[in-house]
Amino acid sequence: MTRVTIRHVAEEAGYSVTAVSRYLNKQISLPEQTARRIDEAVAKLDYRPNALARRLTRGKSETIGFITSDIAYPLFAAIASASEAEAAAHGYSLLMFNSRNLVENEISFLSRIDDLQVEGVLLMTNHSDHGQLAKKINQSGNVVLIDEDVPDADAPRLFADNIAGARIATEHLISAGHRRIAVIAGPEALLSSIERLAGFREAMAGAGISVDEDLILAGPYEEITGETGFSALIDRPEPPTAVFAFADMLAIGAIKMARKRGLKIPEDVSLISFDDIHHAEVLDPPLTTVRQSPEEFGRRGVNMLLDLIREKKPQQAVQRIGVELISRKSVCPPKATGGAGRA
Amino acid sequence: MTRVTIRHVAEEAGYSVTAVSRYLNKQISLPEQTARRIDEAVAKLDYRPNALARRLTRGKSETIGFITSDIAYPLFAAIASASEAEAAAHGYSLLMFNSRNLVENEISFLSRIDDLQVEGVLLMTNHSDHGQLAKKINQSGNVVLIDEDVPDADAPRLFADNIAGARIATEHLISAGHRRIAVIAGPEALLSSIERLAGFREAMAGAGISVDEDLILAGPYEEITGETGFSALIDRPEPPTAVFAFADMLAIGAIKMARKRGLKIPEDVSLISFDDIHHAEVLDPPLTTVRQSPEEFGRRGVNMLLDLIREKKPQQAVQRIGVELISRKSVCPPKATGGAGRA
DNA sequence: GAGCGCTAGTAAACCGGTTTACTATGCTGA
DNA sequence: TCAGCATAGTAAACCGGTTTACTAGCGCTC
Repeated sequence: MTRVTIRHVAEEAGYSVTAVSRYLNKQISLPEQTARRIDEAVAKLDYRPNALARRLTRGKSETIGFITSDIAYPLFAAIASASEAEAAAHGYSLLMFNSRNLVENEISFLSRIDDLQVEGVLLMTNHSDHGQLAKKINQSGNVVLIDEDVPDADAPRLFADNIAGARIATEHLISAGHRRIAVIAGPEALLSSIERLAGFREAMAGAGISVDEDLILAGPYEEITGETGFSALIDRPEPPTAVFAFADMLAIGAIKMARKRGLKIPEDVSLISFDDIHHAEVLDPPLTTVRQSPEEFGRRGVNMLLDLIREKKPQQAVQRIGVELISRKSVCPPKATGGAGRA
Repeated sequence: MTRVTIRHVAEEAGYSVTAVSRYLNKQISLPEQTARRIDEAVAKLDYRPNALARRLTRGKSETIGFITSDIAYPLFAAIASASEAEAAAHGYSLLMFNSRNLVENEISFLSRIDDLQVEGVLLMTNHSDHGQLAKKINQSGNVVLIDEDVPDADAPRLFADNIAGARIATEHLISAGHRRIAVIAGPEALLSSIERLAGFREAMAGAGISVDEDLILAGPYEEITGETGFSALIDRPEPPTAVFAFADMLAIGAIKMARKRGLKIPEDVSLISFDDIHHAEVLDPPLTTVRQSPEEFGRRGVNMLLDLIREKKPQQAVQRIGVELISRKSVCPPKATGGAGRA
């Protein structure tokens, strides 16, 4: 059974290929009888245009790429879901790619813009760049940066309002009575980490509390960073009464370590973080965290990319997504003794 | 800046398009000098073959489709991640599609096999089919069914060993001393639900315990089913001492409801489930659950599909993935009183 | 009765590759 | 000396659509 092509349809209907093509693409209006004959031929032969051929002639793949370090990470999965929905609403498909957090993988995937496999890419990087990634983005074009920045890249950006989010989180801890507040940050060169740290400092300064630099730790956005970071903080001569983790993944690591060391959250140490991944609510304890909406990341990100693809018009360079404190049970006033005991 | 095509390369190198194409595809071996001239032309012009054109001539898109109800669901996100990795290792990309659990969406996505957008599809359906989906699968071909069945579909299948898994889970509860064991099942017509129920009954029968049919509830695999189901069970005149939820999502709903009703898990009611999604460990309580490996689903599923695409050889019809009990803290012996109190 | 515009189409080029079938040349062994 | 066979390529068809540019025929107007 060989494939049915537009030529078969044309023959069956008794018209030219051109007529069939243009009619099916609604670029021509034909008398009723002709239209019916074509429709009938299409139905009879069960004709489906070859998407590959159409893409070639149109020069468009109607596909956008979606790069994360790993889609299994809950925040990214949620953004992917929202992005796919929005893309589908515009007739686009989403091609998924996991970079395993390696620049070379990101760069190699971006080449799919060059060979027209995808019309553009939503890029969520998760590490710092030494210029190669930015260079590749600039030469390929049609990239929207989501969640994290790539310095020097000439691309529209969509970030959370990290400064405000961190400020709110910090103020929440302060208003619960905390003064010795520790931070488990993400990678030092990453925008989210830099901005959240700035928000943290702002809030501390605003409350007239001096920041103890020894209580600021940083590392990759992985559970293990939360585990080791939390452990190190607790082992300090003067441990913090509260910890601000810059991502739920870090908070989860902290929770695991607290459990291992026999510490109770929030009774012994309060914990607040950033993201509000699905299930943050059913963790032990239910996590107080700053929500950044994955739906909005997906929806707005896709629209920014589609604008870029279609109109080539310069976008507003940076857009921000609002954040919101979700208060649950991982924060309470500090113990009277003023610090967590050692386990 | 117009695109560089193979014709430009041919001209620059001073050879025919045929020579360049065949050389670049390693279908011909050329003298060193010729090869160098072509390589230099490619490098000089920064030539990248148009993927769309290559796909058209080859008739292959080197893309496979991945359909779930929603990739934001942790198990699916994990399978997607593993699938993408395996597909990439074979030079394939993954096109993501969320069906929102609607047959018509699944069917419409499957048409992308017909128009050659994708070479095949990994389908994780999550509802029963009244024949239309099976029909579509049979006419499109190149579909591998993962996790759930579509009866009458002529496709290779990859399922968890649901019966064994449910048996292990049930035996675990029984050996902890439970006799009144309730079930919160998935949709009644779904394979996973049917088989897990069978495994449950097997284990109960094996221990000589009669099953109280009133303690078996069913509903969609969503948190809300877990919530309402758990609530209904607790309100029984003789409530169960343990609940077996057929998915972690259901267990999470149960946990939420238990919390709402002031019941402690496992002290008041033990809870066991199926999946072992990421973070099951940091839930409150850490969930005892039957693990079905998402990595294996992804890896084996992709390979089954690739075999199907490439060799058209009949696959072994059904393959099973091993399961494993992950014992954490949501199960303990029943209270001496013999049942959960009402809240 | 020439010119214009509209309807209902069509032929052929094109998108950018791949592939089939073929040629010209030189070398080897009988 | 010449058949036979590599070697080193090439022209042209093809994949299956889309698009450009064009025509034939008709009615209307001036």
